[in-house]
Amino acid sequence: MNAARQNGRPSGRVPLYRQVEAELLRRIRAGTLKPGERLPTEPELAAEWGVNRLTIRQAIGELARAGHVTVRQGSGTHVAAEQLTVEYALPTLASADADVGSATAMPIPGQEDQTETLVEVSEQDAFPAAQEALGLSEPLLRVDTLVEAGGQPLLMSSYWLHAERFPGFAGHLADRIAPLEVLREHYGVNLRHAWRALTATLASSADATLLDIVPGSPVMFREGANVDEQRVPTLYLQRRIRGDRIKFTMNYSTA
Amino acid sequence: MNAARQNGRPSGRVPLYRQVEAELLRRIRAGTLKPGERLPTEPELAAEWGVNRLTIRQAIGELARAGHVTVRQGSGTHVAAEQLTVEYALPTLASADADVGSATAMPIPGQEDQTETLVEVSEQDAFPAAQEALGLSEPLLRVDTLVEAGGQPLLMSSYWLHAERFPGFAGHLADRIAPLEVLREHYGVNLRHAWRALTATLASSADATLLDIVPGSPVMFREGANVDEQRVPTLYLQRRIRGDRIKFTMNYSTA
DNA sequence: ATGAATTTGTCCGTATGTATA
DNA sequence: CTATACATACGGACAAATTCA
Repeated sequence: MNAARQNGRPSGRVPLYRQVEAELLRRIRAGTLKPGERLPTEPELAAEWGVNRLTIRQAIGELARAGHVTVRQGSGTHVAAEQLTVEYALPTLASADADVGSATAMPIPGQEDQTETLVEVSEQDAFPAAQEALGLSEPLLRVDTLVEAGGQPLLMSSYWLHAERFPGFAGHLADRIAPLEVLREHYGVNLRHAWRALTATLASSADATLLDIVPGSPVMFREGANVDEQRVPTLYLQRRIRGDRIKFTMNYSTA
Repeated sequence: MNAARQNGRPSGRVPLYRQVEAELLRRIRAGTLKPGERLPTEPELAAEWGVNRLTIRQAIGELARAGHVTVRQGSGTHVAAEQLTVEYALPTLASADADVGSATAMPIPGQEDQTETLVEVSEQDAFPAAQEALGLSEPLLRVDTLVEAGGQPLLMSSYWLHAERFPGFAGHLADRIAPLEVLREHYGVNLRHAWRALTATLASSADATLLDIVPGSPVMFREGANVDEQRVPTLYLQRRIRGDRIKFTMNYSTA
């Protein structure tokens, strides 16, 4: 029983787990704990500070959500690798085609080793947001993809469209995933942006599994719709972008 | 000791606190728990499910970070009020002055009841990000402001500049807060955008206090720098925008 | 390939502090 | 001032995933 703290509350105003969190973050930033290095185990850290393991877990949980460490059961807790912040340079900001995280083939320009893989094609359930955006009450075809770079997920993308209007759409996905290209090449339909929205949310359990992050991690949530030549809403899409890996940047300096 | 679950692991594959979280969210979405309504206390919920209070707290913690409920010590846990998501319409996307969350006087166009108040003017500590952006190693003047609308915080803004270059700067803030206007009117310096960056992060304790949210809530983090006519970096700024209240939207439909 | 050891994940019980009504 | 309700913290136990001999 340390005189400096008792059950229920420490002497100071800052909770113990916040103190531990701050100290660990200090060690990471100072390089005492290097990227990739494994932290001491939770019982060891608990012994070092003379606190309960749960207190350590609270501190590490915060660090994990913020992306400073990665925690894996059975393996341990490691300092997160140097986050190569992918700079997304907006070419001019003037063209609607080149907006933030466009639905075109190259989600992140300049990142050459990126791959986009098909995760799932489904049609089962109602999805209100998509149905509202497309003005339809019927079930829609849903396509989920995952974009990775450097061996790690960058973002997950989902889009919805009316399957009956584009028969055999799913079959064309073997060649190319990008919906705009499939629609143009196989159906002669050219889509353009209707609207896009961007906000910050937290990763759900499902998001976290796919993106290989902890549930509750910050993600940029981007959604939007595209219309065809007759201005009929045809494509609704969502994108969840790892906040710890991607930073959109706009440079005006050289202009 | 329920046969359906034992210490350490429930019978199913989904953790207890996830089940509780999902069920509470279901009640909120179904309207069984209405916005503003108070949830049963943690011990009551624990008794209802026959689980430990810690399990309830884990579930509620996730809901709080996601913005579905607000938790206040001594008061209770309430279903979050209907979040009037302030849509930030980007006028054209063409002009650099009208970019996302610009540093001008009206952070959120069309939101008339918004107020920007001065929180603090300080100079004490070193701030590496600002010093690097401005290419200075000296202490900088820091100005913190808070933008509110509908009686609730929308975003917090901080900017840094070299105090010695602009003597008496802090004194001018009584009239107007926006740095670009103060610099133009009192020093004849016209700044323009050098760069802007945008990503998603989690609210720190300090952020959370000011923004009236739970630490760990999602925020859009925006930073950038402005340069003067000689292209000298003069102003560095950060902005933390509540993800639960603000959604940036871009409309191309009528163009 | 197998099994043991290691490490994190989940859950229970209890106690006390602090903010709010 | 008192009661209520959440915040923090301790201790113990077992499950599940990973690692490694």
